[in-house]
Amino acid sequence: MNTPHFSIAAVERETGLSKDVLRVWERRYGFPLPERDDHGERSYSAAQVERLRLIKRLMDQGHRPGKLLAIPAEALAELAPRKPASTATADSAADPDALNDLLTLIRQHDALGYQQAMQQRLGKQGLSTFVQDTVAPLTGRIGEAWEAGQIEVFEEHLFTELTKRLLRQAIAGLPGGKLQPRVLLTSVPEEQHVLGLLMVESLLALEGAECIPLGTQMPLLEIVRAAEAHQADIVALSFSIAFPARQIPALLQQLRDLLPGKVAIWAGGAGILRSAAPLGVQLMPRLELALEALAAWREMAMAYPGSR
Amino acid sequence: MNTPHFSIAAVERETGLSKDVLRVWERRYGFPLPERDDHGERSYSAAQVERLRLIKRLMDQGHRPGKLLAIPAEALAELAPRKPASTATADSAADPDALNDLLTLIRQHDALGYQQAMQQRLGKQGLSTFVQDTVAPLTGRIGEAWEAGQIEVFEEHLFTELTKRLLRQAIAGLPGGKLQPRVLLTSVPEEQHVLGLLMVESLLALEGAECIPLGTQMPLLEIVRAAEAHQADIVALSFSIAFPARQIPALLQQLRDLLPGKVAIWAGGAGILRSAAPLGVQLMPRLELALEALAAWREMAMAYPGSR
DNA sequence: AATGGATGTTTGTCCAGGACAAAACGAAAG
DNA sequence: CTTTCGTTTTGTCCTGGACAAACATCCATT
Repeated sequence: MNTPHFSIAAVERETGLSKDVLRVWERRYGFPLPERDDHGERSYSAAQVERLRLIKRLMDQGHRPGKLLAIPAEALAELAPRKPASTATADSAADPDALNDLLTLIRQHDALGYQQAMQQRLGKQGLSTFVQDTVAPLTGRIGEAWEAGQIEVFEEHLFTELTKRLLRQAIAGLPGGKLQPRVLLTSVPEEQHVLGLLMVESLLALEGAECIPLGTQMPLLEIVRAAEAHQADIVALSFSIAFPARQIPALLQQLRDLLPGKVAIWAGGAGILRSAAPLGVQLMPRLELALEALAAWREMAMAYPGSR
Repeated sequence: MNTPHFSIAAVERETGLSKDVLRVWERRYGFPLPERDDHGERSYSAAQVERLRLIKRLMDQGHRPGKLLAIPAEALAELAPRKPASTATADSAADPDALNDLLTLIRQHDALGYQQAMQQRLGKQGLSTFVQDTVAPLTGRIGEAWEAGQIEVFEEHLFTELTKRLLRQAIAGLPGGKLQPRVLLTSVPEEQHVLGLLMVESLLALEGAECIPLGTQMPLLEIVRAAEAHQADIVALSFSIAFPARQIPALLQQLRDLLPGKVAIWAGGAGILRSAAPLGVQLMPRLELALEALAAWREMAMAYPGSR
């Protein structure tokens, strides 16, 4: 195992920092200052990549790059989160002990134990409560733990994968058919998190909506085609906290322009907290709001049956 | 619905063509030649985006950009695929009629009918045969249909999502536990296709391997950490046909350098057909090869029990 | 007629360094 | 304590040049 080096494209893959950003940081802050290979191209060391990963995580916690890049590598690890407010997931949880137990299973990479514990909770609580009181807060806790550096990326991936399977299995057990309204669930390109969509799908399907799950990363023009082909009443999009918030309003606006007015747009997920909604787009930062919106939609459909 | 315009970042999202490529094409071939907004930045029309999507699809079929960009927009639609060879999926399929029926259900957006038909086949064939004789060839057919322009992106997404659910449900029903070998299943960043991984997982789990599914898009350094944490014997990666083939050898080489030698690396999927394997990496372009490799691994583990 | 190698062309990615608007910040005023 | 208004920070976009790897083409040799 020799000391590996990374091209600028590889660093972009590993850290999620764009090539433009990597170059402009080097110009402005003098870090990272990679070696150059035979062709004069940047060649980053593993240590630099590691430090960049750490910087990226601290930025997601609200730190600013200008400060972080001035701090020597060793001092970085000790920085505390610097968030506007920890959006209060801890207190809203019904039983924090149970969540902690589940979190511990994840940290120990005990896939089997986690699956069994979750399956048991699902049986006890029923799907609706399970989603709202177990999966949603647990996802929040995982996010916090990741920000605090208490959890590895691959641990988070394993959690996501196992939880996805649970929810999909539960959804598969629900009665399908020709129901109303027809909800198209997906996310835009670059947004790969699907857990939120599955949670909404569970709740909506329980309430008798027909859900059309398209997975993640649909180009806007494809969303429009799909909505037409499936005669969707609602397009539901999910934005995770990791999604670049600055792009969201423009994206929603563009989609609103492309879709016929009678198709509603719902946007959810932790990513929309910091964004304003364009006209004709409903934001629902919390799961319950989707249920309220569903009730409201049905009332409206009752009152004006022709409008769809 | 006014005529929408797209920034260069939006076009990158919609088409998958990088900003660099879009700019260099404009410089070299004179297309696309977008308007400029108030700030002098590129602003692409919907028609240009549409033509770019078509060009991208034809490129995936083996056409070369230089030719495509010289062809007027109207003539583009009539181009035929220009492939080295249509890797013969049609003849290997046991019953092409059944596959055509399934394909038709997808084209009609009949999610319910598709699910029922697939569930029925799964019951009739058993998981192993179902994966190899139904899911794998069907996936191939979908890919061909997409290349031929006979299927929309969102239709392919719906197929993927529904099939994922089926396989995951089937896998969940298999006995888990402390088995051998331990196989870590994932894909590298930029590679988001997970169906191939699920197919392999089904087969390996049936044979009594312990599968650790980490979902897609793991940075290389995270794969290394996960392999260590889970004490994996094998790291299995999937590369779809859409993954840029030129990057694959370097990626595998880098991962080989990072991972301890006792951890095997298996790479599968249609994407590896055009690539050479670095030393210490096993390529398996077809599903059966994974089963053969598993048998070989077990034989070796028998012969040299200490090596792990 | 097939194989192999040399030569030329195509094509994606990288580079430097400049510019600018939107966001984040912080200080002053209500 | 909240709002307003300059100032700084920061990501993204720009131009135009360069080059190596991939690909195609052609010729010589078996």
